[in-house]
Amino acid sequence: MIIRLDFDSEIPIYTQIKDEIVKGIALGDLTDDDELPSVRGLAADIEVNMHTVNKAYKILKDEGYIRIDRRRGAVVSVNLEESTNRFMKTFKRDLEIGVIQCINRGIPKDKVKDLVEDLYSIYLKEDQRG
Amino acid sequence: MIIRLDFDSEIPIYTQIKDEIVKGIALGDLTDDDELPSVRGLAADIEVNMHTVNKAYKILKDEGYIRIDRRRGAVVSVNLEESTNRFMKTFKRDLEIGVIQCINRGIPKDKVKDLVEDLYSIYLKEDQRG
Amino acid sequence: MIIRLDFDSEIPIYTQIKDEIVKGIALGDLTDDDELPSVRGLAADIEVNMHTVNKAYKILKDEGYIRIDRRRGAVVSVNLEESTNRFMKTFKRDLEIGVIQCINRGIPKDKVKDLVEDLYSIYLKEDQRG
Amino acid sequence: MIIRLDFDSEIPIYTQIKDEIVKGIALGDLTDDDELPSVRGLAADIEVNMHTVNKAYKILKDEGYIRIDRRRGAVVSVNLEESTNRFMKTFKRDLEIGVIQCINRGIPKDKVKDLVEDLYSIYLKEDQRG
DNA sequence: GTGGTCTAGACCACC
DNA sequence: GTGGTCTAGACCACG
Repeated sequence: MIIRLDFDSEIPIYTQIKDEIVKGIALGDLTDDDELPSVRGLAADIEVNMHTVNKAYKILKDEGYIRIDRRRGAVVSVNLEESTNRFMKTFKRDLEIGVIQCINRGIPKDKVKDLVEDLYSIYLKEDQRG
Repeated sequence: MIIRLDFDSEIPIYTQIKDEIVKGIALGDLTDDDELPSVRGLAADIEVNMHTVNKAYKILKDEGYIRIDRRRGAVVSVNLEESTNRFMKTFKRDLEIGVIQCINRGIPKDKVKDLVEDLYSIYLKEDQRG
Repeated sequence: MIIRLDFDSEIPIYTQIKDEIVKGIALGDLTDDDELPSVRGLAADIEVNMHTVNKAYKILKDEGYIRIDRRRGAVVSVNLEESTNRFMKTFKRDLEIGVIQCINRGIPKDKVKDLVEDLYSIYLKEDQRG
Repeated sequence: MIIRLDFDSEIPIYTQIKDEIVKGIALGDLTDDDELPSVRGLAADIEVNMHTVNKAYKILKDEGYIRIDRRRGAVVSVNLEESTNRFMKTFKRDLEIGVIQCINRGIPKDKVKDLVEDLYSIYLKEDQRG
């Protein structure tokens, strides 16, 4: 599990950390019951402050990607039902804004659909297809 | 042209203003050579700080949606070629993160494509179709 | 609105801040659309670190007591439906543990009910009774 | 005597162990002069660190639920008078915070009293009623 | 001036 | 060793 960060990005570091772990789960690099590195360990590893990693983990917990086991630390435990409504609302809004700009720029809808297609083929694990 | 704002959103107000105007252009409510309201007027109208409207207009200018006419103020003038590369980069990245989360939540790719389809049918003006 | 803190308590300061504000809302000292003091202002006032107040506000937001208005800061906006299930679960568990200990100590159930009665008469606002 | 633990809970494991034993005493599953399992044995049984069980036993001793017998280990020996004042103080405070939140959520006082009633009927042993 | 982000470093509770 | 809490102080985005 490699976490790539762009310190020059406008995207907060804790968001990038969270996104990388979410990506790892999508790709199957991380599966249920896997232990994440400790907050301090990961912080040292990727050279950010402990609190930054902590914030990423807290969000992952709130969204239902991990749980904090008092003995083992952060453990992957995917349980997304509760947060899916909230997610869909922001996803739809973001997609709307994106598509509107695509339209204004003359980007055809098939181009966008192809992007979606490509992303699904990259990230969808074999055993999830149907 | 109605501008809807959510002051509790995590999205900056100036971004919301910009997005609403971009939406108006997509829908044809605003077309080339239309004058936008004055910075002060709009600010008073939607009850935000003048600087906030100013920032929205500045971004619209930078992205190629409007030009600033000394006498007429902000005038719609769509010229997006220059900013399209930049847009596509962030759009792809945002779409990637969104799709990854959809995958983790078991949302099928056809659902996402349908969302794209719906948005195109809502926002694509007749004369742009082909 | 006075916030009383006990720095020697085992209860985290941010929890105490949160509880005091929740109490203020119950008592009607704070009502919908009231503005809370700024994070920094309150922090200076009660002599704690900004981040500690910030954490209290974040929890109040997550629980549905306040919203963050980009123009006005933290604003009371009570919307508890979403978090009530979660609350009831921990309340029932805490009450269970408390009652069990009362039973072991020979405290009669009417004594506990009287405590509940007293608390309701202290904190329930007139207009909520029925 | 079954001890149920939730390793993902915000409640420390030693507290959970203590609470489960207190519950067993309330239910009459454990009565005066019963021997608790050895620290090592219980720790192995419920898969926690030996120190964690040790801490739970120490608190049970301090609160007057058990005594430590050199030969027999931890032995149930209920003697709660001394700790009841301390208990009542934290119980009242916890109940206060809980009730305040109930009030804010529109939960009627009879609902809370019913919860108390239910808990008493579940946990109060026949021979203690009066 | 507001909240949001990030760092550095400390202490504590828990396991 | 772990995560949780708290402080102090900095910079930035926003309004």
